[in-house]
Amino acid sequence: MTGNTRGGGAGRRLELDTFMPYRLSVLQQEVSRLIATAYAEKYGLMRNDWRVMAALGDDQPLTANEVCRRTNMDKVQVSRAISRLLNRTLVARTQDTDDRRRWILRLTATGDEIYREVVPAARAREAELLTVLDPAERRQLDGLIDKLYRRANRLLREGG
Amino acid sequence: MTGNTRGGGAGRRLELDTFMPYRLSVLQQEVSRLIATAYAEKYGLMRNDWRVMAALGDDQPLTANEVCRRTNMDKVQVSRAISRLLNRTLVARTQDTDDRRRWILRLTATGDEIYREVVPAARAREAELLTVLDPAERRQLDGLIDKLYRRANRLLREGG
DNA sequence: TCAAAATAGTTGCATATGCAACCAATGACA
DNA sequence: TGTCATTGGTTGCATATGCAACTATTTTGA
Repeated sequence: MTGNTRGGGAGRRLELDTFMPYRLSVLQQEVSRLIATAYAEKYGLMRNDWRVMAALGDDQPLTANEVCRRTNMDKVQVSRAISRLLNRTLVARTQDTDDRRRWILRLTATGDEIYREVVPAARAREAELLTVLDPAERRQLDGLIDKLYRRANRLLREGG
Repeated sequence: MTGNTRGGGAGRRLELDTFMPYRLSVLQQEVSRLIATAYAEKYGLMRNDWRVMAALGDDQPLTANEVCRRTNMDKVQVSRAISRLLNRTLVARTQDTDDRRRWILRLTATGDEIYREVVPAARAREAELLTVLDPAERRQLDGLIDKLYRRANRLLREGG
């Protein structure tokens, strides 16, 4: 994938290779595949499962709702990931006595073990990826991601 | 989503917000949703359908295989998108007489009409998105996407 | 204090997806 | 020329997904 996004805006053709959202999507897919090598085959986790585990590993315990907020997943995705993780006893839950709609989620010992094995592997993939960027470029990347995310978010909320 | 990816690499926690692949994925999802407003509701297209149409609109005719290469989709995705598009007669195909495994794909008149309506809408969304970046930042973005894509691709090929 | 609105989480359904197996046609080459 | 490998494309199956509807509980407020 090589192209650029300059000159976009008006043409009658889309020219996928110069269409930023397309480029971003292709990049994301590739990066996501790379990271998946840290958890998918070896532990039979899907991305959403891993995300929920990551949220819990970062800060336990959490309710499903808090997991939603921290992972940017919606509640159906989270509910289903949790049910897969409960089946495999990687996560356990107890009902919140203060508000019985809520469930308090924690990694089990096994879940935590997997979390601790996957984190360094995932970070290692990230590090290998980022070796092509110098420190200034990494800062640029962070800044661009933030700016674009906020903008996209804003446009979506305005639009409907 | 605000955070950064500096300082990553070694910690025992993943800290999703500082994990570049996660940040990228969240951004991509949001951007993708934004662009989808240009084709999804109004024309009942899914992303893969739209991608195939975009490839054809950019350069007709193509075989399914060529669509794969240009869109970075795999052949199953393309095959299914095409079958949806054939059902709706947005795309037509004729068998290649030189190699009867191949099908020559073209947008129909209706398909082309939709393509011509969606392209400016999609480009307009992109433009609104990119208003938060100055020209230098846009160039940076292009460069970073290319670098990271090539790197991820390389690591994936090496790894497995 | 009770009905209506809001919130946490789950589920049904129709549809999409990934993977491997598959079919048909072509190409390679002994 | 006949067999084997390759390529273009499709399909079956099990599973994942999006959406809207749903249950159960808590909150609001007249």
